[in-house]
Amino acid sequence: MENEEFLNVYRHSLAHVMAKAVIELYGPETQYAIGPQIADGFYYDFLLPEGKTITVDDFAKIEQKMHEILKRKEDWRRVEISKAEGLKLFAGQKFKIETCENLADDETITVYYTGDDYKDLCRGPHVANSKELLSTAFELRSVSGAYWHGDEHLDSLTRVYAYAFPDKEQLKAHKALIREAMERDHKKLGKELELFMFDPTAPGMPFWLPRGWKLFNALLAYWRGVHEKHGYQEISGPVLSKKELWITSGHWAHYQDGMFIIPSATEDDADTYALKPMNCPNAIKVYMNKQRSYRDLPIKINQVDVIHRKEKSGELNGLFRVQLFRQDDAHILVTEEQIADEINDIMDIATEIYGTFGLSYCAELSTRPDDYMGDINVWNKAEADLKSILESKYGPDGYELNEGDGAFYGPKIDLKMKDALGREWQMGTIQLDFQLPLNFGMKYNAADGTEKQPVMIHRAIFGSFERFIGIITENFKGSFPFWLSPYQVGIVPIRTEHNEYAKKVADALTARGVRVEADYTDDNMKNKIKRFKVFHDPYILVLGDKEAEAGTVSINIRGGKNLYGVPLETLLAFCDEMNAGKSLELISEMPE
RNA sequence: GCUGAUGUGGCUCAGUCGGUAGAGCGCAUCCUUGGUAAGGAUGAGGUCGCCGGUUCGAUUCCGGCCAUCAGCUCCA
Repeated sequence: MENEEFLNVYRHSLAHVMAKAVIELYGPETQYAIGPQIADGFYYDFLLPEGKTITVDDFAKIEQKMHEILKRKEDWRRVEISKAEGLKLFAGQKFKIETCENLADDETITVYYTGDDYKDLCRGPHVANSKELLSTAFELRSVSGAYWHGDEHLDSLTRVYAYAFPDKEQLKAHKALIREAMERDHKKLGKELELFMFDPTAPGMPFWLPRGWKLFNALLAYWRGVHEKHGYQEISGPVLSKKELWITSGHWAHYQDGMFIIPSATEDDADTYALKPMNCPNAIKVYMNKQRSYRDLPIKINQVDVIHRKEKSGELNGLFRVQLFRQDDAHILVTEEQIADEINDIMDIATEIYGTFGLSYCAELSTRPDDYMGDINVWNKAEADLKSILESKYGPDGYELNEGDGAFYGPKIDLKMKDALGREWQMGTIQLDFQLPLNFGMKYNAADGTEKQPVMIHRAIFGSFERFIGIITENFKGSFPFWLSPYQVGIVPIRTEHNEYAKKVADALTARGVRVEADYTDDNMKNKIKRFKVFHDPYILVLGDKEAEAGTVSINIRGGKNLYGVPLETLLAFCDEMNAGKSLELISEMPE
């Protein structure tokens, strides 16, 4: 496996070469931290000498230096030393020293030399001589900030990323792949398809344009249908609540930085309000609106109100990370005994919904952290339930386990998906919560006549409508399934004298609940077709003399194929079938 | 918040080594009345992200801010 070897050895070796190049260019005071190989190359983190920076303008210089180093054809030498020797050898290199110090006293350290002057703390393996790297292709990609150990309280380092491949062709192919991914970036498609926009007066708060809002509503209607079937009840509540509520919920103490706060206009601090960053308190208030019996549980409350979360600058990203959004949220109140059944039902909903879109995802379980709250027996039971559900659904190795990564108030399952650039985003989440019911004093009357506290399950399947629409836009490359398309049918009358027939067809479709747009202008036919194609309309009907006479339509199907002389009734049947079946593919054949 | 980059007509971009700007698409008007992704002609449209500084003069140089993008951290 030449490629496998390249990934493990060559990329990592090139990272050392880059570190060596940067040190030669920026001076021996340069502190080098770590430089692993990654999916398409490698990076290295540096703390540059005071006042020095690396910008894109320096890339050529660094690449040139790397090529120069490779041409020296130096030998790479692996040596094993003791921790004490390591501390001496890397004197002045704080990150290497820190790494050494964290090792046990009797541990053997491996060091790789590239030539006589560059050494790095590293397990290897590496190439034996730099000449092995001469045929490879690499290119510096970007520079960014990164924290030592990923901790924002520690040193802020300069991270230099590079692509690296076995040869020029593979590097070129990879860059073409990246360009292709950029083509289906939802931010680009969102603009082209007129789905949404942003304005600097409301950063990170999407404006849904007419076409995008049609799609949004189609998605919402689907979501409502599924939840109706599973016994959910939809509510809506205030987006603005008094500080008092957020103190009770714990948000004031733990989530204040994430909230938009409206200070009191008077001296009275009780008049301080905050926009809701989450829906849970609304659901709790509704639950507590009347007495609840164990016979009522589980109570499943879903809601899609707008929520606002204040993000740190630099964290916003199209629809993936916004400050105003709608979660496809639900809060389920259950008895401890009902947890397993309810989680199973939620997983079924997730399977059904993701299946409708043909999306692949990965599940992660996060378990009890050290600073957990509540009864350990309840935790243990809940975690065991979650594990067995995940195992039966995905197999023992079919999900990821993040030991100790759960919230202090309960364990959770996250469902993640990838965007066009391969970045992972959390979509669905299922969180058990033993804390909020306590904070608010939620109760139900149990069968034995005592009052008991319900367990709350927070869950979302899309995650947020905004993020989910971003993901599916990239997944479908802007060509949404028929049932979801902003407009499902575009109508092109060939000449204005065909407008009358076109209107008849449009009315028939509209009456069947199909979203139709028609171009009745006297522009020429090709232009009209083009305009609808730019919007990726699934079906474009071309209507002229032949169609008007026969009462048929000609369908230009997205993707290129045409169907001529289709009876209007057949078209209506196609539309019904695709809407009802939520088909991913367009019907493109006449029935037998 | 951190590192780097970007911001020029509605859109995609060029350009000015400092003398207030161009193209294509789109739009408007007219001609063309068309059979499946761009018919032709003419025209309108920009205080070159915002605020300061340097300069006789700044869209261009410098600084600050805002927004956006790639990454880090965080997150739905």
